[in-house]
Amino acid sequence: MTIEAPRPRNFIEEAIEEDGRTGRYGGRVHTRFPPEPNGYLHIGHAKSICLNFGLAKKYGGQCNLRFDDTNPTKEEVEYVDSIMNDVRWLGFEWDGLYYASDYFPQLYAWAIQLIEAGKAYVCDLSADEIRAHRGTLTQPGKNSPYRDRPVAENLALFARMREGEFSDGARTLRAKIDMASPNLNLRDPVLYRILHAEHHRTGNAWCIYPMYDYTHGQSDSLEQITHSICTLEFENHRPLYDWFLDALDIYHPRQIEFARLNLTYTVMSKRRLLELVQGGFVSGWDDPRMPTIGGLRRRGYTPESIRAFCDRIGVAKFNSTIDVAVLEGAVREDLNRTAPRAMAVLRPLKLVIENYPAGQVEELEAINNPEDPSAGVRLVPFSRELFIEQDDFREVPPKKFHRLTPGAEVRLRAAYIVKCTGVVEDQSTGEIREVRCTYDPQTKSGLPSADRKVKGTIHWVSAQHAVQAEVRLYEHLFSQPDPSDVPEGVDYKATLNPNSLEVLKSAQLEPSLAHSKPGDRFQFERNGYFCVDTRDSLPGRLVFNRTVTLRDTWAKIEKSG
RNA sequence: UGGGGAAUAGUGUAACGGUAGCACGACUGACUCUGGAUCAGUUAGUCUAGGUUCAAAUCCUAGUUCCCCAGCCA
Repeated sequence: MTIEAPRPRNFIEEAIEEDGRTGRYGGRVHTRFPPEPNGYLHIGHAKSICLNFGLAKKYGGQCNLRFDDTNPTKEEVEYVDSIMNDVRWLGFEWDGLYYASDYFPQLYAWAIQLIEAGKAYVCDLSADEIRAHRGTLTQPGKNSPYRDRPVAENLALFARMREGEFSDGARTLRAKIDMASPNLNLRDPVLYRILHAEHHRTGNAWCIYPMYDYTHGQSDSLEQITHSICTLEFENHRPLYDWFLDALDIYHPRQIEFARLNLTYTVMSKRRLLELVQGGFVSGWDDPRMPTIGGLRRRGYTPESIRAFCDRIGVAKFNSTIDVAVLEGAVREDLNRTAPRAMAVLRPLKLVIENYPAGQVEELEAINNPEDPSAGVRLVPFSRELFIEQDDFREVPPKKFHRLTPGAEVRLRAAYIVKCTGVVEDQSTGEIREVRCTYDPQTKSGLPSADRKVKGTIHWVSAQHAVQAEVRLYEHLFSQPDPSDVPEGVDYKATLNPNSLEVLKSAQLEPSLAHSKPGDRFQFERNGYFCVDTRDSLPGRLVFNRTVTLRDTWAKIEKSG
């Protein structure tokens, strides 16, 4: 075992290192990420993925990808494909690729072994009857009348179940443990149920399917997993996980539970995510507002930023909710380093430079990324008529407003200092149609004489060269940190944020952006990070998604003032 | 009501009987041709009550609060 870090970073690493010291698994570390292929991966899964693959990497071990596909009625290959794609996109490659369904024959043989050992029996009770016999949290259950069936009869019946002689739900195979156990999972849990359903991998080879509890530990065992890491709700299942392995007397991995991820302003359960998609509250599983890996990817998040996020939030057993600002901070940090800058005017306002020669065009040099000198420079066309951001002009400026306002000077990014001389208003509506200004030729960016101090710098785009594009601005999907925090009888969907998507149809971009490709990421200076949409953007009809805004000190000042 | 877990700044997460630290946020200030970034600084915490100890977030006792479990889902 290789220990790279001076000390364990969390209780799971502590456990692993303890096992390393005691030689419990011969110094091996082998984890696995075991999704059920019944939905798309989300940021919560990313935490588990980073944990499992990260542990294997840190300790020089291995990590498998295993599909927990024991319920044919819910699982589909489409999900298998998307899950593999998402794991790879996050930057991980599995050592072994397995399916629980690969183990059906072995699981079946083990079931016979348990029957022969008198530790499992075929039960004829219906689902309702089993429930009635189970007892309650405070009262013990009652034994099934079929509990003491002779071994030979159990064997024969189980074989007939497998042969398809019985209808769905007619019988089950159950473990014979303890109907009085305070842990309900130990009250003779069902091992196999009859399901005449086609499985995405095994087709119609089986009509009985093993349950999760009966499958998971043995699958871990077969793969020689050392540490089987799962979420807190499986803590109550650990005694059963251990029971099967002991009863079968096979290699015994260690199950360790940690708290699943919760994020503010969103929901994470598959059920709710599905509801948002099916109810049309979002455009699909990869809607950029969704916390799915696909949604985050389309939104412009980088794998690096998601990994940094998972690293930052830690691993513990406390049921916590992470502020989504941590996720946003992680992507800002990454994109600040890597995203090329560009100028884009989201809500255009015409600015006319009265003393700039009509027809003249200058190609001005602009820095691509101040954080990365190797990113170089590009040329941006400048002319008499520009677009600036509506927010960057105020006829009556509020306090501390550092932008364009009548009589004031402002620097045009990478260009000249201009002075506002007035506005042209629409005669009938009084709306500002354009802002007029003059420029100072001595202040061209780069000239020694350009160093004059001005209050602010704003971005711009030459009107005649601008590329028009659609820009989609996203905000949190829900309007309150905890969408579930609603009065009795009110659905969480009532807290959906009505402004989570704003579409700007006529943003004006600098021409260098014209040939950007789907997935390309940029920082639109002073606005935020944006990426070309991978679904709807077309050459000549570009669509950009806002990944996240820049930190906006002015917005805070304005809000508090 | 039975069982299983968990409680440390606003949010997360360390400290393993010996200085309560880190990240994010918030707030100051510096710097800046992005009100970005960066830099410097400030703020703020051991669930409660007892006990053991020279010394307790840590050990003991009793409470409080929160989460999970009664699928032939995973």
